[in-house]
Amino acid sequence: MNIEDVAKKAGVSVVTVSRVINGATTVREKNRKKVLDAMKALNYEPNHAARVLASGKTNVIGLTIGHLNDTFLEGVVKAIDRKLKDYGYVLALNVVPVGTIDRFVFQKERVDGVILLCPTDETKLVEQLVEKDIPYVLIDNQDIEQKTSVLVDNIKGGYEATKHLIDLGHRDIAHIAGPNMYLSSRERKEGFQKALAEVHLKPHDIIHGDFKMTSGYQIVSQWIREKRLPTAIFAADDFIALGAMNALVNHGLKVPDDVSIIGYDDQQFASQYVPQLTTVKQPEGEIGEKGVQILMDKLSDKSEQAKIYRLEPELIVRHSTKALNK
Amino acid sequence: MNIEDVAKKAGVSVVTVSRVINGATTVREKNRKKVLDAMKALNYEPNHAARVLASGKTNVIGLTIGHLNDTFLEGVVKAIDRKLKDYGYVLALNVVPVGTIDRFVFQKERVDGVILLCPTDETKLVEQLVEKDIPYVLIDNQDIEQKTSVLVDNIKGGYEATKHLIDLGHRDIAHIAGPNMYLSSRERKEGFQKALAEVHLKPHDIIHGDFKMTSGYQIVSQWIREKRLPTAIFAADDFIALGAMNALVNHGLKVPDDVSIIGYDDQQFASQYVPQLTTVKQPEGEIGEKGVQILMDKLSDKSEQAKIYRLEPELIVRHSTKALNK
DNA sequence: ATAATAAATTAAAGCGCTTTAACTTTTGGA
DNA sequence: TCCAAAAGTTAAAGCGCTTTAATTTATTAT
Repeated sequence: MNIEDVAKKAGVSVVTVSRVINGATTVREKNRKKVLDAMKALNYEPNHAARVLASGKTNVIGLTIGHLNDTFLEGVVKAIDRKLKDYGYVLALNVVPVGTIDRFVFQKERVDGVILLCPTDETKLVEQLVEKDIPYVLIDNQDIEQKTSVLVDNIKGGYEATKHLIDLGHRDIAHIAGPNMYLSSRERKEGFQKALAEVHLKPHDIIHGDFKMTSGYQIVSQWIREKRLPTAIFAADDFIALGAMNALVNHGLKVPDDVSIIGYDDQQFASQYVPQLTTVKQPEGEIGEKGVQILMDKLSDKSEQAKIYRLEPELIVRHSTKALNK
Repeated sequence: MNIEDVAKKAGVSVVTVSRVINGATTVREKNRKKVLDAMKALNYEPNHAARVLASGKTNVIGLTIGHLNDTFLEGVVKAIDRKLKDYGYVLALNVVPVGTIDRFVFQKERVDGVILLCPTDETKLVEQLVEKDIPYVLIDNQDIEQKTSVLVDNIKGGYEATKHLIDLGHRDIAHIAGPNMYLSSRERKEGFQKALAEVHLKPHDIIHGDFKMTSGYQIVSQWIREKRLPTAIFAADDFIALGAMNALVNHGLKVPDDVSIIGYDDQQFASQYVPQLTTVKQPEGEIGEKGVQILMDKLSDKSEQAKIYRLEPELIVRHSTKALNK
């Protein structure tokens, strides 16, 4: 069953049917209704491949992510999907873990544009997109030069987190950073240092972990062993923070009574663990929406200049931080 | 640039080019090489939409999932992607959270088949697939009648978990179950009951949580408050187990010394939390591969009968369970 | 009422590929 | 060497839609 059958049934030409499918305004209301009725009666759906071939448009946007195991990513993806719907687009997710670039499948006839949601190692993907002349946007990405991307101000996030601890009276504050290869790690650390420098404080320590529970656990355990525990810790993400809390409580220490802890990302468990974790939340909804909006702008005006958008994170104070006992 | 340009450059006909693209065997090696060279020289990629339109095949398989925040799902998705590659297919992920069926986008011209990886509420999706005559496979799904699906034997998982606790000498064992709407919840509970019944033990308690940390925390806290803590707990998933451990340690109790805990799913944190969580691991790789294989069979032989495949979970003993102190 | 303009509709071409059927070349057995 | 069968190649049609340009119908100004 095809567009011709619909035209026949509605008593109009094929082109008129195409017009109403594509929302053209030059169709008499009477005919539009006839077509709509015929489509419904025949349970007709336009052939996607044929439309793409004829029009050169797919109405789908590709989204590449590196993994599927993160509340933050999930929030962004859902926001993108929602926003895309408003624009009449459909989302196609493509999972490309680091090192599996061969699974990157987007071509012009598959997608009209691509959103890259990989915090690292995206260079090859971008190269492919440029070569294929597919419009794209980078989200949360490290390599920001010359590219259109939306970022969250991690410096500010690190700064706010640290400032929160300082405001609570802490003077002996440590940072468990993420891997240096991530821009976000470097920036959060920078924010940490900036906040301390402002009040002429020296960091208790800055150690690099790897965004996993175990590094938080090990580092804190070592501090305990060496009897040089800080009074407050800013962890580069919630997983590290969870590991840190786990270590403290296993050594008979209390959070936040003995040590205050603050994380980053507001993972799902952050609000469910006891004590609930104070953290820095990235505006997932805004990130996704802004990404879509930028891409849509690019699609409608190819001359659009490359731009960087920075969004602001938000400090969420819960129960893992408290004023220093003097 | 199109297939004709390639043909011209290679000095053969368009059809010959098409033949080598599609791996036909009836092309002289000399010509095949000429075509391949021309394709490379022109940096040519066949137009996907045109191929789909002409052949009626997409070489893409759709995968619908409900959320993106789960180690188990991630494992299955990756396995599917890998296996699909062997068959020359490409994966398109479609996120359809419960209640957003309007985001379900698969049509015949987009995918050759669909894998449904939603543990619940899939009826409407299946209806659509049947109506559109798109081959599909259900994974880990509750409504198993008449459908082709791959399931993991949750009864056995529940049984093994409970048996492990019994073997360790525990007699006072509780179960924190998942919501009854999930088949997996019901089956894990059934396995729990079966293991106890076998040795003529009565469950200490069976309470329904909701697959979240908080329910584990609350239920265990209540048991403590009521001074009727079991010596061992089988939690229907790792999140519940984590909440339970969190509650115990916050009340000054030790895992596994005071209470043994076993979870389900082997989430990422299970091996990172201290104590490391004893759990039941589902064979993510096998699940994904079996799902793909079944779908491929369906694609090559439409007459294929509907079948249910059951895979076996695996008990992973770590440090959150130990022999009962007499 | 009529010409000029605007609105709505149509016929026909074409998007880039695969497939069928017809044709040509190669191979091997007598 | 010749002929039949096998192997390889080609021309032409068509997949289902959109788009352009041409045509018809409706609307407005005179």
